[in-house]
Amino acid sequence: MAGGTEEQIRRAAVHLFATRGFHATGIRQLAEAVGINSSTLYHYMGTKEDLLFAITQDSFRRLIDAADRLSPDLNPQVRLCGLVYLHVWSHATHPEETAVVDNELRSLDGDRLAQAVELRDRYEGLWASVIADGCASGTFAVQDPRIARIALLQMCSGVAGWYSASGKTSLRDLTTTYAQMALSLLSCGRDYRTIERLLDDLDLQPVVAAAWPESAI
Amino acid sequence: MAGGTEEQIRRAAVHLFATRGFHATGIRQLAEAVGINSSTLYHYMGTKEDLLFAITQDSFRRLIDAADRLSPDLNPQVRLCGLVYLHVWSHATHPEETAVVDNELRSLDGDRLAQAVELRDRYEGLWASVIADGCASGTFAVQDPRIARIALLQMCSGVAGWYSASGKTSLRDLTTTYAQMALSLLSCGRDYRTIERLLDDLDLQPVVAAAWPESAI
DNA sequence: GATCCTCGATCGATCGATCGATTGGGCTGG
DNA sequence: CCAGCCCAATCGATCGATCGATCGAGGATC
Repeated sequence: MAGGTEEQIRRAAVHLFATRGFHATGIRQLAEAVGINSSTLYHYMGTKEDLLFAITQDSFRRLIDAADRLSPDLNPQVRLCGLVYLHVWSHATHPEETAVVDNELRSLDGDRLAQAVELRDRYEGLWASVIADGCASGTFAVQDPRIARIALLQMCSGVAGWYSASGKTSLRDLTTTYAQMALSLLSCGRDYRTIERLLDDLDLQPVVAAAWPESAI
Repeated sequence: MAGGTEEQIRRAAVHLFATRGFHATGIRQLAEAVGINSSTLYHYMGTKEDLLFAITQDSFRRLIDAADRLSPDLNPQVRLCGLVYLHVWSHATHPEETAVVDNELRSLDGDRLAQAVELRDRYEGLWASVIADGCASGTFAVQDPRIARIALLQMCSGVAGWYSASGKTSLRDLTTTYAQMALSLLSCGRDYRTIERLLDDLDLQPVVAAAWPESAI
């Protein structure tokens, strides 16, 4: 349960960056959260910004790895549900990490910001192609595919800000509800039970377990 | 065009808080943006946090004032389109101000955070009642009204982060597109032209002009 | 002369980061 | 077995820089 010091620092940083913000988090505050001297921090890490960069890179890569595992043979409707599932699942189970990625990218300097943006663009490209495929095949119908993509991603990312696993909504209900809303937004409404079955058949648990191994308890 | 010094400070603060973040914005940086000494700032304002608080309060009040002007006699479908219009319009025309409100509330201390949260809750309550009315009358059909409300607000707020008036999407197209997506998400899909006409008939320009007088050029 | 406005100087506090000193467990050569 | 050594790990002290904020000394305007 304890984990190495390096991992403790990482966890504390994710928590503090997510709740207070990167610039509002002091190096001493971080050290105190871990229970070590602020000097000792630098034995395990580089600069504070190195830490932020590592967090964002890891988070992005895991999400992209998971999304890349979705078979391109599936029809757009199913692929979109898969993307929504993975996005919502990751934001619900790792709310602080994803919040840091979504809100603190601007604290990175030029080079690293560019690297992060490149990963983000790659990820959003997966969404764009699914939506484009669906529009081409007549499964989806939207006024502007680009705006629809932005709206969908924004709405799914919001999960990190409010969802609590201790609430009355289960992770299964959450992901299904968002998948249903996403399809509806694309003028491709489906019955709730239908989507529930669709996601069951997709069976993304292996994908999730591969991309977030520490969550497979 | 110039405006008083106080207003220049306000504008510069909105810009810096939105782009760099509240904690990443220094008092000297703010003064430099205005073209005055950092000491002179304090002749026009209180603390840096006073400034942030004033910005958030003003922004919230204007949005609530506008939303309150929507007649409660209208049916849920029209009222929802009105809420979407005002929300998207304000986020598209005042992206920095709304971004500060959406992202920097956590930088307020206890008392002021509570006041801001109270206003936010009041505003979101307007959305909640419209959605509830629509669900009760059968106009809307969603699995979870609360989640739908959160998703809609999140998706509409995202406009502040990407929309550019110089792009190919007009403000009119933008608001109509979002209203259509919102209705679709609520299983109440309508034709694009229908929503366009609906918003034209609503004619929210007077509402907008009353809540954001400086935009009425 | 009184009021408004501005600025340089400066306050104490805190920032991120580095330094040298110390500790202690583990490895090596004999 | 043990003396000698190494090195990861930790900490107190401190670096220069910057933070938000204050003060009093001047102009400027009426």
